[in-house]
Amino acid sequence: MGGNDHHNLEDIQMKVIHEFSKTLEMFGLSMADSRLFVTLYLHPSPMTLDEMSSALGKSKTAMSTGIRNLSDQGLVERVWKKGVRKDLYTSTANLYKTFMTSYIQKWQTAVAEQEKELSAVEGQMKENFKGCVKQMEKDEAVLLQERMQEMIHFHTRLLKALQSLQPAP
Amino acid sequence: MGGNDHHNLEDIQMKVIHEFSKTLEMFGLSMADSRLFVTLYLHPSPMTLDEMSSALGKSKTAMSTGIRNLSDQGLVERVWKKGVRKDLYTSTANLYKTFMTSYIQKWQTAVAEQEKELSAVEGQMKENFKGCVKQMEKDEAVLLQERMQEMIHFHTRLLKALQSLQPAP
DNA sequence: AATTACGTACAGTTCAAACTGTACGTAATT
DNA sequence: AATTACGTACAGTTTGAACTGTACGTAATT
Repeated sequence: MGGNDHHNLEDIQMKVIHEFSKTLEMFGLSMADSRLFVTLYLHPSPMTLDEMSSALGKSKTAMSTGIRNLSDQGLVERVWKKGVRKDLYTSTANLYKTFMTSYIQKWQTAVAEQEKELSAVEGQMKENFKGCVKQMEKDEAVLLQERMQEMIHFHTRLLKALQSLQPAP
Repeated sequence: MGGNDHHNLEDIQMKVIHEFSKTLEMFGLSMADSRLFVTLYLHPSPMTLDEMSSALGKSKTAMSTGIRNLSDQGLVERVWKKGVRKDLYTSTANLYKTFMTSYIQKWQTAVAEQEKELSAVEGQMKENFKGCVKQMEKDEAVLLQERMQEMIHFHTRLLKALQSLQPAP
């Protein structure tokens, strides 16, 4: 058979971490951050930086920055436990909702921003090229304007599509 | 005012290329490939490698590999014109549909693949850990199995969501 | 048949992201 | 108050992607 038989828990966990990370990578996370997330997700209890470090075989510094990334995106939470000095982190509950919401949010913000920029430029164009002298430049300007309307329309449709993806509350 | 006033066509084109490329980057293209695509998209006629090269100020080799990437994803088409020796390329028509279809396709393939992998591993687990000795390992295995079901469910929902995004024909 | 024009394979370079180890500031423990 | 434990800022290193220029194979032109 192929090389994909895994016999102990450790092996299986690693395989699972790797596979699922590939999916999360599609949500814009780096492979490193994805793996960190999945590690937390599969761990029965919140973890310290040192635990993550030895679980993944990377430096504590790497864990620290990784956690910050995940935290910024709301994918990971800090947990308090009485008597424990170290910081503890878990993956947020509700995998699907968390990821979809976070991802869609990111897209919406970015797409809206870019639509704004393009619309602004479109406005400028109208002003600047009203009385264009050379025929050739005029033609080009007309095409550009057409394309820009298409691009803006593209963004509008994107936003609508994103809205429809919003997971139910 | 801010530094965002653009007075000639060249400036505006560059700004538009840059902004729209940021959107396309979210579809998994590199910034370089995005810019190449948008350049084609804004150009009134199909372009040769040399034209792209001078339009973007990059080497012809870079254009060649960029075009291949875009071509692989069905975002760009080769065009024949009588009497012209050089290869000519255009962006495919129907911006929104092209990108959505290509992107969704990519996701579907990847997600389905990873779901398959995870399901396979789940099968293996059931076999290997039926009669698990130590209690601790057993608990871990149970958790892992639970999580894996969640992950697989995650993929299933993703596929459904992707399906709903499919642009109308 | 010889030459020219074209696209791309390949080796080398540049630059940014990921990572490591050390150093430091702060909070807990003694 | 002194010491220890912790998280992170920072500088340096490694790794991979983007890019360049050269070299080569193939097809068109002469």
